[in-house]
Amino acid sequence: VTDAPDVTPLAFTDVGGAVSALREHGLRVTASRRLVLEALFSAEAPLSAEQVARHANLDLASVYRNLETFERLGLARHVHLGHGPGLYALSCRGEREYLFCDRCGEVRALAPAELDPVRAAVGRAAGYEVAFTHFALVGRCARCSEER
Amino acid sequence: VTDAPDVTPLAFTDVGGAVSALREHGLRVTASRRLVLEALFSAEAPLSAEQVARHANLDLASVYRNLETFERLGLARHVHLGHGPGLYALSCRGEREYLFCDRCGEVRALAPAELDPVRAAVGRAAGYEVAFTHFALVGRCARCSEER
DNA sequence: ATACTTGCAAATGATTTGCCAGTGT
DNA sequence: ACACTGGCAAATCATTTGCAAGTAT
Repeated sequence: VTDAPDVTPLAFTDVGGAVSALREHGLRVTASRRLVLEALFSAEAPLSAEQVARHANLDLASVYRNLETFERLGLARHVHLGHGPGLYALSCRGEREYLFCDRCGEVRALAPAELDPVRAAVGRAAGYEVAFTHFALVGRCARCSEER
Repeated sequence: VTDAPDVTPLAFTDVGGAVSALREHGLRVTASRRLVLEALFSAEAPLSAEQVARHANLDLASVYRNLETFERLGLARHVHLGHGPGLYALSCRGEREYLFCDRCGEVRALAPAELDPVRAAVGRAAGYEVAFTHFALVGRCARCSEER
């Protein structure tokens, strides 16, 4: 109904690896695609399409198209932290699930395994098998929940 | 940074109660506000602003303004199930947190208490105090997770 | 040579804002 | 009366689409 979460995560660690994945899927390796990949690789936090476009001097529409392509291949993913644009990150860096503090704005990335107990708790509570890949977990970080 | 989750939940069970809350805050009781409240009361699932506007024959902008007012007062809340418009519901009906099956589209509403163990698990895993009020928990319902 | 990609412009969907006429209090 | 609201039009933000020109294969 929403996104299709059935993309097999690919193994790659650099632009070269991602480029191979493109080739293997019969897609073309263009300068723009390399630039988008480089922008994502050089960022330590997820980026908006806008940020990628600026960082790489590319047209926003092309960036969106490429990001979508990368998501289809399982090279990238996007999350929503709140309102505002989706944020894109490569799906090759262990960390894939996010916590967002709506008070101080902190974004924390966790390895999926760290939230396994949470997913299990949801299973027990509601019988759902959930993923925290599309929406961040929103609340207060430890520091902010102490105050007031 | 995003929404301010610090609105005290109000006690009300019908349009009259909500109207009193408006009065107590010095806000005016207008036909449109009543209509928006009625639309929300008569719905069993959360509604988009669009649906409220159609159901009540009101201008979409006014509906958004009123829904925002209601949210500020703690009368209503909105959730996002995925992409697409936010969905609004009164915050007076036990059920306040949502699970969304991205395969069959099922929306399940839970009383906050039912997700307490989940919140606790997030606390243990990451030290965050999260709420599932703004984003639904997204995944597969029991039925859909069995298949395939 | 051909099919896939790009940039640019314009369309779309969700939500917000300006403004003035209308109306609760 | 006066400040708060409503409708309408237009603006804004995020994202998508159409299309002709450009390029990877």
